[in-house]
Amino acid sequence: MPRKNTKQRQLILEAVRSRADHPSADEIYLDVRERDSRISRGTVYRNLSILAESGEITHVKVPSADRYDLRREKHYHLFCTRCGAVYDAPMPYQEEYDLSVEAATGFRIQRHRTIFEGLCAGCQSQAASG
Amino acid sequence: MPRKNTKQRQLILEAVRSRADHPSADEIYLDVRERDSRISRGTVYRNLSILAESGEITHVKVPSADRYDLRREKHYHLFCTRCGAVYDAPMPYQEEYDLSVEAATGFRIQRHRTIFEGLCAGCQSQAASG
DNA sequence: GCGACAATAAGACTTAATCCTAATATTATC
DNA sequence: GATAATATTAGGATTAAGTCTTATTGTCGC
Repeated sequence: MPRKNTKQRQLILEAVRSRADHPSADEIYLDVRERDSRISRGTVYRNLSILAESGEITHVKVPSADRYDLRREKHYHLFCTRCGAVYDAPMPYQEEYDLSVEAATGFRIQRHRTIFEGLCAGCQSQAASG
Repeated sequence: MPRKNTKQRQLILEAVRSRADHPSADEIYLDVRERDSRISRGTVYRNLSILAESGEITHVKVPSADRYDLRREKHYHLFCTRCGAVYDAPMPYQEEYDLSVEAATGFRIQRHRTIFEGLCAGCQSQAASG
């Protein structure tokens, strides 16, 4: 199944890369809509999956709606349970875990995902006062 | 807000504890239904959240539907991307990560969640043949 | 340029999960 | 045990993320 290079996919990739935060699929859809008002939601969702699958962007699973990330290398994330913000975690990916879990379980491990949950600085002060 | 101890919540807790696998909310709902045919979905979802919040069970976020786990202590999970099965990972929870990320970011970290993704033994052989 | 077929638009559809309200059950107090 | 206060429930409507379907369009090898 040779992959065709469509304008839509290019627009979607550019939309993810032009954002430093971690947008949801729907936010990307709205961004891309401003450049091409005829693009459909299905196209955006499908292409985000394709791009994540092929490693051109990263898929982050968090509550309420999945996010996407312009970074390509495996890394961890921080999630604020109060405001829902997502940040990259300052911690290297622990490749050796995949090897040891693979050896111990019989699974063929592709990767692991780690998400730190807590309160961001802003929400800590709001939680204290409010 | 003192918590009342309802029959429904007790049934739901027992339902989770009586399963060694990692059932989804809907599977728990169906299990509990067999013992109390009048219990409602909302009640099951709400109580699973309450029990997870208070640490009596563990909440596991995986694609398509969240799962619940009778174990109380923090631990990691294995997820088969082909059949969707979930297992506990044979690896201790790395408490020190929470401390170091907290120190480095200003977040107040409550915990982290790690999910290993790959193919279980059964799906590896199926993928090879099929 | 032409043809094969990958990809799209549009919107219906699926499904996990939440929300709403009146009714009910639990707990503390008597 | 009765009573009052209120947390919780049943039932079903509702929401929202995401997927699927079909006719149509766009891409790319030739």
